[in-house]
Amino acid sequence: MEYNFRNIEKKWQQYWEENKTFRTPDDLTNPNKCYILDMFPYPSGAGLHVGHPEGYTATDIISRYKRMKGFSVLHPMGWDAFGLPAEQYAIQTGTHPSITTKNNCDTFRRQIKELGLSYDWEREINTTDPKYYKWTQWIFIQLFNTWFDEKLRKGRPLSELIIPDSISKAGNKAVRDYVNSHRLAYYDNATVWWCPDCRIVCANEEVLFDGSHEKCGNRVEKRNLKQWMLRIPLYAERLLKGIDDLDWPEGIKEMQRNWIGRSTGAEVDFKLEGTNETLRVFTTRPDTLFGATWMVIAPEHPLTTSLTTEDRKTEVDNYIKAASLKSDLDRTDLAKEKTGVFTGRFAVNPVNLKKIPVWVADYVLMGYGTGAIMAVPAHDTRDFEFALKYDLPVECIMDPEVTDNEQRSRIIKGRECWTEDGRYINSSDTKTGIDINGLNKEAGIAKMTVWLESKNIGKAKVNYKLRDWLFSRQRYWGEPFPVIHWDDGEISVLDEKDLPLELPELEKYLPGESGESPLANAGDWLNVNDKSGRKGRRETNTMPQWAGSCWYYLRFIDPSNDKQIFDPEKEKYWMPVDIYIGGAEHAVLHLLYSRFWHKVLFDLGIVSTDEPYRKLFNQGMILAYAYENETGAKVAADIIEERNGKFYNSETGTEVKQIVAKMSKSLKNVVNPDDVVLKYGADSLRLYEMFLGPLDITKPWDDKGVKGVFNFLGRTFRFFSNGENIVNYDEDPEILKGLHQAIKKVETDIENLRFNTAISAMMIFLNLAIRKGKVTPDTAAIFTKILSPFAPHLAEELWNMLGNTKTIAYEPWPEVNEEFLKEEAFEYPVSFNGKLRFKIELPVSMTKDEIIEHVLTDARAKKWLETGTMTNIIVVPNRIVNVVLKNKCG
RNA sequence: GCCCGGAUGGUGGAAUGGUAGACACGCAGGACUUAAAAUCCUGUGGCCAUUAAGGCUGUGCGGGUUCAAGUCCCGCUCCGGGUACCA
Repeated sequence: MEYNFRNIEKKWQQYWEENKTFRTPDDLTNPNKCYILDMFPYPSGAGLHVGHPEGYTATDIISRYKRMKGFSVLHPMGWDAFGLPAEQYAIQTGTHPSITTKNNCDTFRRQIKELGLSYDWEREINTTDPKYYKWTQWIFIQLFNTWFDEKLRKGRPLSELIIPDSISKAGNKAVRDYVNSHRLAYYDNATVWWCPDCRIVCANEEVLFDGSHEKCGNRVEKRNLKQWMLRIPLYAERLLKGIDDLDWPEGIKEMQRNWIGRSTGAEVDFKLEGTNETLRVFTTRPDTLFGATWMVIAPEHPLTTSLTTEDRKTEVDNYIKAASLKSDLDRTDLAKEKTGVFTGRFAVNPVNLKKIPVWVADYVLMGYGTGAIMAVPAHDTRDFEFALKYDLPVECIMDPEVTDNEQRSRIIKGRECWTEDGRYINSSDTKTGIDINGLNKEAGIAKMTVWLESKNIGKAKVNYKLRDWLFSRQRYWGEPFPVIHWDDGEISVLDEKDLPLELPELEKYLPGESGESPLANAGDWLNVNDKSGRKGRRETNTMPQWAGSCWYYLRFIDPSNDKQIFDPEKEKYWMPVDIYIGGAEHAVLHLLYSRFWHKVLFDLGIVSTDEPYRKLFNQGMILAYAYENETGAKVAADIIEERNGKFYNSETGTEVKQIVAKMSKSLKNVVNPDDVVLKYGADSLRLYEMFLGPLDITKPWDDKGVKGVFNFLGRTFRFFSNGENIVNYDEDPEILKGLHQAIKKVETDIENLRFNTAISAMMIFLNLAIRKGKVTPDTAAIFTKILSPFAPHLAEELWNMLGNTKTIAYEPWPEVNEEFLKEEAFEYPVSFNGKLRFKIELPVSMTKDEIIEHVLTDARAKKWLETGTMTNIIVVPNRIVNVVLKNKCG
């Protein structure tokens, strides 16, 4: 019988749908639960990409396997459907983004269903559905009404915030400002990156290092706009600590740590000569204060203008202006060469009371630390560069730990920068009484910090790179903020009963050039009055795409609950997510934001776990072959001809080089899953995606490779569907051994997400079965079961042919019988001096001495024993024999 | 620059420190066929020998540890990802 995958796949997809086979169990009593989650996709107009099914197939295999193992499985799918493309399309064509979105979701759903993925479609969610974003808005309100208690290190309701008397006395506005300054979500002026092309603000994270917008590639610029911000840095410490216990890839954990960027050091106050002001700096190296020979203040620092002396004013003003303009034009040019000007002002170094000049330079950032630094050129490479350029003094205060005497001499003379450890020199002063000479870095930092604190001129301080999260976008197609700005300056959020605040219908979707959202044109929707007649205006910004994806895993637990965000009992049962699979591109932002929201919800008692995702796994990207000519120019894949393993441009006839590159329209190397399904079937696509290589690595798609797994499925079908091959008899011990080896391998490989080798184990068994020519019905049933998570359509069909009437999806996973795996003999590889010379089969029960005797008396050993004198013989039972010889000549 | 990965046949990739190249693709030869496709069988790292048995060599490069290294250690090269004046 031929393997008619089209009929088989259609038949079983229909069966699963009609029988609601993959509906999540309702009862919450099964102690074994498994929440298996994919990163839900943005449904783009281009449809599914072969990258999507990679992760989806992996989670599907785990889900199906866990069901067979008796677990209650939650395995849902949904759409992260807010986003720019649908809105851009609306601007161009006038089509409402909801229509575009719906069409795209329909395409994605159809494509995903055609892959036979076992999602519970009753739990499908869509972030653009008001029934869903009602709760996104609800979470925003929770953030708005929460403050962070530094002592308890947790978020608490604002009702528990104690207002100091001094604030209460100062009146309502002071109280309001005080409260607002504590909210996790706040509204304020922010200097933001603006993309003039997309007419949208971008988070720092969305701006690439070359100053371009990651979405469109155009240059961004700085603007000052009123924005919603979230105080994620308050959770920096918890977010950092939480990473340690997560079962996530080390690389991703490290990226999150780097992003949070914790650094310990001290803040130190420098008196500004001739003023009453002090200039506070943050440094990780308070121990190097004796080497501080000047200071640098950021151009945007509030003191910069006032501390500048009259005679330097013009130059400094020009510099500040140039710096702000320059950053608009090109951030990266700034990074290449440091510039700065002297302010004319001197500061007093607190350790030795020496006067040091204050410079302004844009390599010091206002957004980090205090916006001012002390420069220690001898022990900081950036300061050293600056010293060279402007001929500033370099004073070495540390005898470096180097063996090279010339280098040591250069460092001590201040001609080379040294940032590592050593012993302090020139680091004492009798006037101030501090002395750290002779200490090493660690002791020096400790002693200096204590001294600074005792003199009240500094204190230990921890800083984070993590900044407030810019949480608003000037767009239409996003969640509206449930916020009203009142005439008198009050900002209020809607009552829960008034949610969701739905998006109004608009005629035009184009945002204003000045950074106004299209919602500013929604007159009826926009303006509101309260009971006392006070006028208000709704927030016209919308939330960024991150908002909906920050918490969707929680809604899957109880997706149609319209009374609560979810039933807490269900949340307790299903959380945390047991395994979360998706692309590494979300390593930092989505996962960090999501963890942040989750921790806030945890603090408020809304969720029961501190972390949302227990185990995370990143699938590798799937690339494709592309072609380039000698000059490195790319040649579209559709005009390539292959002859004798070489590739030619069919239009010019010139030879081209095959390379591996990202799939892209311009290279014409995009693989469409629909085409693969049509030609080979969904089971083949699934199997190939898994067989391609380990899940986490980047690997190239090769159409030819699909044939390999297609052949396997075809052979499987032809063998097991042929009644002549399925015979009642005492099963062949070799078959039993092979079968149980396969069960064991497939099981451990699924548990460890090594699907490629699981598939090869099944191939090995099939090859054995075909060679033997027959198996028992039991063997056929077991093999069908272990195949079913991978190729579910084919497995259901074979299961049915074996006389079963119910789905295979909930059949118990076969048990490995170790009895069948026992070996009686082992073929020992015998090496002489590590080189394999021959093999000898010996019983596994044989003792070492017996093994040695058999090996040494073997006729084949003689030849090698003659080449030297035996000095040792290593026998590792059931592994290897190695004879060590000393060469006669040597 | 810094941080994380990675480098194994023509290709994708296997290999608890213990037989390198499992399993596939491709290729070559054969069977079936009027022919092709499909399917089935055999071979397939390189070099030497080929009448056979066999031998040498081989996991990016250079060292080291070990009876034994793709795997562990030290020093490089190249490729991919992240990050970027974070004081």
